[in-house]
Amino acid sequence: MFEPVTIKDIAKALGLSTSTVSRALRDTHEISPATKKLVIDYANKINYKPNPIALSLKERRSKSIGVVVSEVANSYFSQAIDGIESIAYDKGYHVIISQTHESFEREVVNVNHLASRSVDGLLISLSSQTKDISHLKFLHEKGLPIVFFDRVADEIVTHKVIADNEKGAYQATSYLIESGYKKIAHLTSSSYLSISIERLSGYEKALKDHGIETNRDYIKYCPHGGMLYEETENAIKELMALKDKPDAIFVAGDRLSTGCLSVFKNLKISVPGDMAIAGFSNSDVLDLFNPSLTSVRQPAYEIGRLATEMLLKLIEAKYPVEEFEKKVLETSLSIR
Amino acid sequence: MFEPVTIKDIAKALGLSTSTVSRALRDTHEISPATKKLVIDYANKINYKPNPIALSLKERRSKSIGVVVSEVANSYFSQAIDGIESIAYDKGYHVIISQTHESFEREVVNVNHLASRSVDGLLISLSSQTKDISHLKFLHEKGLPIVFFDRVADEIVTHKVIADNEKGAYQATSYLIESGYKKIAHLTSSSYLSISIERLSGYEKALKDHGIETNRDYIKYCPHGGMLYEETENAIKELMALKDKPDAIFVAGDRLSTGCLSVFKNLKISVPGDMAIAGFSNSDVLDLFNPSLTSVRQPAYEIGRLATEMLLKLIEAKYPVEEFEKKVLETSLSIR
DNA sequence: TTGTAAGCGTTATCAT
DNA sequence: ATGATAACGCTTACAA
Repeated sequence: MFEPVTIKDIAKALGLSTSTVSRALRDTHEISPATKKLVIDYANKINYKPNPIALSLKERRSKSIGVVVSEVANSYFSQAIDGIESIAYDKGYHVIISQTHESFEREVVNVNHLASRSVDGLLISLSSQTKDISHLKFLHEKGLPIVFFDRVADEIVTHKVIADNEKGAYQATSYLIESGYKKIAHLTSSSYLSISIERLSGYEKALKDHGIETNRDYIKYCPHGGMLYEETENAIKELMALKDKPDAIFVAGDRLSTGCLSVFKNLKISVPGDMAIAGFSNSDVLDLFNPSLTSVRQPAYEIGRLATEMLLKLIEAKYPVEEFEKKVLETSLSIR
Repeated sequence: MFEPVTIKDIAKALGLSTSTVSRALRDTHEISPATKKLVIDYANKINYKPNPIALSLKERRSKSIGVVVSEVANSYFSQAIDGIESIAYDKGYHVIISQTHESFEREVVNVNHLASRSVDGLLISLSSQTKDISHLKFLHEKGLPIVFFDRVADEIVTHKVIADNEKGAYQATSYLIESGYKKIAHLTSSSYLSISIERLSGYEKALKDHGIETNRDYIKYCPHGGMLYEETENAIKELMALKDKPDAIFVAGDRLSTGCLSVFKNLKISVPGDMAIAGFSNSDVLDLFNPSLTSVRQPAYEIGRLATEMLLKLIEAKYPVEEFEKKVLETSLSIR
């Protein structure tokens, strides 16, 4: 049904060779203005469009980048993707999206699928279940440009873009403390995720700086990062069942924050009142109403843009890159 | 840096021809079990992966679909993309995302970019500024499989998947009326969008069925669909400036609903109280708190899945498809 | 200035 | 059962 116009068609129609046509189209100086015009005009007339796949095969690049995130339907990631797309669009790259749904297996499959030579580079935020990153290491060593954002792997030496998670966590926790709460729990996702570690560290630092001792019982992990309602509910039930019940909670993730509010609602725990909450969240709607949650907002759009700029720089680098950056962007605390 | 393994490498290493290797790998029956095993084992050993680009060139298909939406960072679309990805992933298709930001020019560029033979099919929700669809018509006539979702073009005969916008609008408007409001305004996006027309129709029908006359002054358009704060604000200011001020408002879009709430907040118009609101919105956070908005929720994930299934059916159809469907999925009203 | 031919990685056709 | 060759659409030495 599709009968695409090729260079060959133009050549035949104009009685020229394909190479002449090719050169004329790309405006080489070693071609007579006459034929050049002839070719270009005819090409426009029949609406010739070069076949990007043939080009890719020849030039061994696809002009597309792969993006691996846990969930698209998550305000943080959708904002980041918006940023990624904005840069990619300007530079003529396609953005291929894939989701891990926080599953390690799925991450491996997606990464390999993208990498089998169909993308020029990879932008990835690790799944919450990922601790082994040999699938990425392998590809990275083979030369696939990779840039991490959000959830990074220190083991792989490349560009990384993250928010200042430690500082954001510090501010949120401090805010709770300074609002009069003293028994502050911490709800976080998987323990090996870089963001969890950074946020935990900020939380602990804030406690320490305010002379509060860390209580191990107050720290609860939800390895599925809020994807499983049960998991979040159990964590919260455990907290509420403690003899020395916390009076506030610092939540370390977007999904987890809404999950947490949702659990509180179902358990009829009033917020604030029974329990104050501060947590990471990038929902614009939440920011608009913010009935109960003090939120740490990440510059997701900017993170996406920056990561993409770095990736394209790696992809288009003529020589092997030696210096890698880890960019840390500021978060902001949204208080009501 | 990347030095990919090819069939040629295997052939050379094993002293076979490329055709034999190719056949052995794809398990043709006309090949000796011995060489078959030899080839497959060696291929696994050196981790051979077929080059999808070479395959695409040969088979004239890329195993990827293009998705065109106005904004990724929008709960409706991100949920739809989640659904799209879920089906595409299962069928081994890549999903290439592009955004129009409600701009017609950008839609044309994106569509053409995707279509120049690099995607096997297109999933599109029109931009709010699109009234001329010749760019799509052209490609569709050339044979590119296209499936519309959400914002469709009746002019093009193909599969379409939408929510029951008219019914959703009818229910929301009726809900306002039955809650005691009588002067119900309607805030909508661009007048030529299919969803606008359908929702307006539901709104008018509800008024009529409840014996209320339609007031032209009560219908306000925001062609940018809530993307421009000013535009939304002006529309609302105009409504508030009417001698016979409305007491409720039915909002026809996701972005517009939050935009509207945001304007009310800034103008210190209390909701409900000064003004009741019901509107289309797919934000899960909004659904969680829903402080003031009664929302019409669309089955975005399902719409995405269904549209993708239909598109893949078109793509993989052996014979030209004659019968096209327009699937209409139910919305649900979320009341607080 | 233009044409010829080889090559990107794969598969299909036609030998052998 | 296996190999040689052409082809998919394009670019680029190398010739002319």
